[in-house]
Amino acid sequence: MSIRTLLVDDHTMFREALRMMLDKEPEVEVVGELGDGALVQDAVARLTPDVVVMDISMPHVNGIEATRALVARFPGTRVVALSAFNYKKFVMEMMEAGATAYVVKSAAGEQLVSAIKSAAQGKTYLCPETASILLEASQRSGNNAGGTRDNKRLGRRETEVLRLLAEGKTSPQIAEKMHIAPSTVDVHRRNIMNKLELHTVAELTKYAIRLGLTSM
Amino acid sequence: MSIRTLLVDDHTMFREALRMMLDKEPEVEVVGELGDGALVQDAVARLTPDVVVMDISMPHVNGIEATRALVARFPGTRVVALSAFNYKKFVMEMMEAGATAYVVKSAAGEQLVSAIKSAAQGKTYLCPETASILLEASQRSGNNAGGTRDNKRLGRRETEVLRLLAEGKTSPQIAEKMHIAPSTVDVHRRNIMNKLELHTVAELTKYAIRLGLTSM
DNA sequence: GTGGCACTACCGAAATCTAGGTAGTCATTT
DNA sequence: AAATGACTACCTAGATTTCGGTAGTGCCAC
Repeated sequence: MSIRTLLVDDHTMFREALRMMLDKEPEVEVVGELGDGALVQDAVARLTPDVVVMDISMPHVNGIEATRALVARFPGTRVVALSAFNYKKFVMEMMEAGATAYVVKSAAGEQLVSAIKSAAQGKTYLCPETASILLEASQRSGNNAGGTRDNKRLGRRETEVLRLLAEGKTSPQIAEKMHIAPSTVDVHRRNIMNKLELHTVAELTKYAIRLGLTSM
Repeated sequence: MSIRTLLVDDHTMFREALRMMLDKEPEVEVVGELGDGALVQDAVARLTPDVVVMDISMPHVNGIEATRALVARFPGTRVVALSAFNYKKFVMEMMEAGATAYVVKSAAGEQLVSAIKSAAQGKTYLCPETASILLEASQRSGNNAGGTRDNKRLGRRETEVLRLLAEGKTSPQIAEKMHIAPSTVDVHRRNIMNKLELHTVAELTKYAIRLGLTSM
């Protein structure tokens, strides 16, 4: 029996091409496509897929939050995270959110098929590139065995500040837009930097982009 | 007779999936794939494609520079620009560099096929999303008919400063790394901002990312 | 109902950034 | 030979950012 699969990615061309690739796999049946994380819940309720292939970077609702909400409501549905970025932080966050597999887009298409098959059986799967990143990272941190990441989630207002920051706004501009004091914006900035362990606007901008918070 | 096509994109999975999609088109024949802009010249000399489908964001050599060099050496080869981003600046630079068509990845796969066919005949093609961005932009600028963009290219050192900036380095750190005075770094920063008409680190970071200057 | 957490806000200090100026060297182009 | 442009470097000045502290409010959970 074939694995019912739902594709979620905001790049239509990629999604369509991926579907054609997966259609050649007899064990995989693509039951639907989505271009936005906000609609995943409804689609899963309607289509009852076994596996959801989820891009991380998406407008409106990013793949991490979409996965967290999805797994909470449909624990039997497995999520394969698909990302352009091979970053430890993303892998950690996505797996913590409830994903079963992680594959980067620079990997071969075959990797995705393997990931879908593994995930359908509830088995964790990491593509080789991702596995080696995690290995390197854990070797570097060395002594820091066990829980490495604080990985605190950002609050609602913090997320908004981060988004505006990545849009190129200054603190005063953000304060005006959010109707709060500039000093408050600065506190948010500081808390964001501490939580994410990123200390420059450039790095925060990249983080926001990877998450799809800003459209570039 | 089919259109000999070369695919250049650093996301292997996307490239493979795209190839399967294009293989279904009888008029298109994919004669090769590349994951890096640096190797395009050799590949074109060897494979003599009619059309090169080129991603803009790539490591090592970005799509704009690769296109410029390619068209200068092989004027008969048409380039279809394929980008995740629907930005006026990118469209302008890519067309100025010698591309014949521009398609965004969020468009339908069909758009790419149309673009390849048009480009093979030397006809310019813009996907609807891109066309409407250009239209909006020209309507907004209005009176500024003719040449809108200064669009000065960045120098060698300026590009390096931009790259390090997007990596999250501060001016003193950049100065040390480049073995120049911090004041010089500041001049470079200022010139970059003036040339690109971008005035915050966040925007510069995005620009650098779109160009593939930094790997995120 | 107390503790934790997000959100709000202000003070202060040091570092950095943005923006303006001038100016010399070097290579390429005209 | 002169001009252009890239690269180098310093000066000033004001704005912004980073990082430290304190502190009140409201909400949710234990």
